[in-house]
Amino acid sequence: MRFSKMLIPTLREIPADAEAISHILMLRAGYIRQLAAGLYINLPLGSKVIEKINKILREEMNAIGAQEMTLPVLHPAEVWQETGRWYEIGDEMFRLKDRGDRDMCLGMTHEEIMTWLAVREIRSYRDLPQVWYQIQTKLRDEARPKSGVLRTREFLMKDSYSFDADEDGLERSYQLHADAYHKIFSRCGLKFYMVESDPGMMGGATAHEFMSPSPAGEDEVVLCTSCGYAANIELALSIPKKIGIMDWNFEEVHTPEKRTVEEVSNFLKLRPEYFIKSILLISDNGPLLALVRGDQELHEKKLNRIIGKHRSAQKKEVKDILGVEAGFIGPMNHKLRIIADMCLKEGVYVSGANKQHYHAKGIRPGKDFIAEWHDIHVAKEGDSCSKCNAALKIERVIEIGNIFKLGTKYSLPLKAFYLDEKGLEKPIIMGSYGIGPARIAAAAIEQNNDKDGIIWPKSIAPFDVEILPLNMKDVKTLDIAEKLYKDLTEKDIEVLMDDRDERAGVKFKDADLIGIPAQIIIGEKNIKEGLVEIKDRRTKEAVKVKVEEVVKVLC
RNA sequence: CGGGGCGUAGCGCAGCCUGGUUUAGCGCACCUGCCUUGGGAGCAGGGGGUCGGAGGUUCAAAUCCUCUCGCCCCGACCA
Repeated sequence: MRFSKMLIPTLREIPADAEAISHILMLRAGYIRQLAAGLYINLPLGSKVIEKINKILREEMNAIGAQEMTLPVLHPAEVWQETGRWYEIGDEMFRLKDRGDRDMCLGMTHEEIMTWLAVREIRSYRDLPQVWYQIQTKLRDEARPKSGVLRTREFLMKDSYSFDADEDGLERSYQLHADAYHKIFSRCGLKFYMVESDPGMMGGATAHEFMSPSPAGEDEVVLCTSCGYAANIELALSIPKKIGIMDWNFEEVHTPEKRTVEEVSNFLKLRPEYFIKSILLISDNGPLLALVRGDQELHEKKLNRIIGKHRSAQKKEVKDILGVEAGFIGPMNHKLRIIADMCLKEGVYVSGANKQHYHAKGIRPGKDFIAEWHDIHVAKEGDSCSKCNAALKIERVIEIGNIFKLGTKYSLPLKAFYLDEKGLEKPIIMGSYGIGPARIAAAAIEQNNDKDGIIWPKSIAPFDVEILPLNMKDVKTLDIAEKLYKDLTEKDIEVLMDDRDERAGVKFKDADLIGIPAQIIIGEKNIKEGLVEIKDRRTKEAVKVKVEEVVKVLC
């Protein structure tokens, strides 16, 4: 491809609206343009990258026997109503009516539709297993689109669905996907982790996410470098660092106007880990107390799994229910249900005395209060691994893929049954597996860039090589450029030739920005000796090569 | 949805507080010509603006007031 024939609108300045590195570089290097919040146009270069990624996706999906198909983006409401998601999902679903006033929605994922198809086409155990996939647009009315292409309202997704006769079959399909995903992300040149994740509203028991490290990510994962434990922070277990057990006797201490752990901790000259934070929550079954150690944060999602829906109490409710102001609540002498973090089981602590301007010192769990013990704290860097006790590490990541065991969550309500060998009707056991190609591209940029621009991994670069004829008015330069362009193209190397009548500096800057892995620089001085330079975008190292040998060197 | 910020030429910004002196300005980009060709050159000339929109205050509004739309960031949410 000739640069002059391709729309590559590079920007010299940093667009004011972009913050994430991948976002800035995709805009500056002419890969994308924004239409509206969370809606992006893929320019020619951007499309080429997505196509490269999709090709890898197809190869690896096909390799595990998955079959590609395409499904509508516009769905009738009925099928979503049958699984209940029409009602469970809120504003995030784009809904509309057709001319006949029928309720419709835009597909945010395709479990319903794939299962609808399975209902009609799978009848016998002989038809199983099946893995169906598509690479298709999804639409979600995101509350907050952000970070360029990382969180958009319309995005491409490779989504596959497995249909098996039993749990063993699902396990095989799940494992096949996990393996394929490892290959896909490795081939795309990404650093990534497979971590345990919260199945959430997708249903089912087991789920993993593929996470690619980047400060632009929205998630955090907890990693153990010793035993390999890896989990999304939303469910990661950890053992907080142990503290010494004090031999305080129970006493009430005057702590005037000292409410937060930080204030009391400074006032009493005691580290926060010797405190118990007592938090009043209102659940559907009434008020309860949650206790975490002073140096910890209460983990809403973990607690949610134990007590269901809840919210924090308002100031007035605290007063009404506990008879004391927030800031002086302690776990003693309540009739409320108490959920406490595991690590509080041992030790002697300080907490509110349930009395204005007083805290209680010498609180002994089990003696001064009774609680249900659970891991309800947010894992922290330096906590110990719950499996092997080694120190845990926390990393910010981009979710680039996920795999879910759905079980019968969709096959039961939609009646996707098959007949087994004995003629018994059984529900199909399903799995669902997603990958976001745009997030792969963004993660690749996040992990591979320098001050000059993008440095694409070879496998997903829009072109393999960029030719830079520095002086377009020099006939010899042109001759060599054209010859190399032709020779390389014939060898199936994808070449971008910067044939614009621009100064050398402009071509160098744009080439670095765009990030094609190899550059062939054709300058007049080197030509006199029959040489051109081949430069590595990543290392910036250039080697002089005879014109005739360029093809050989690059192949 | 809560909090914050920003909308002035294709991009990046100044002007706004303290209304008039601006025919709304600067850099880059763009067009024409000359010149130049190894890291975003130089000179000369030129085109491009409903100052996000609506309403209001005023003799006079980019500037003050009200409403509204859009975009970004933090949080909540994220099937």
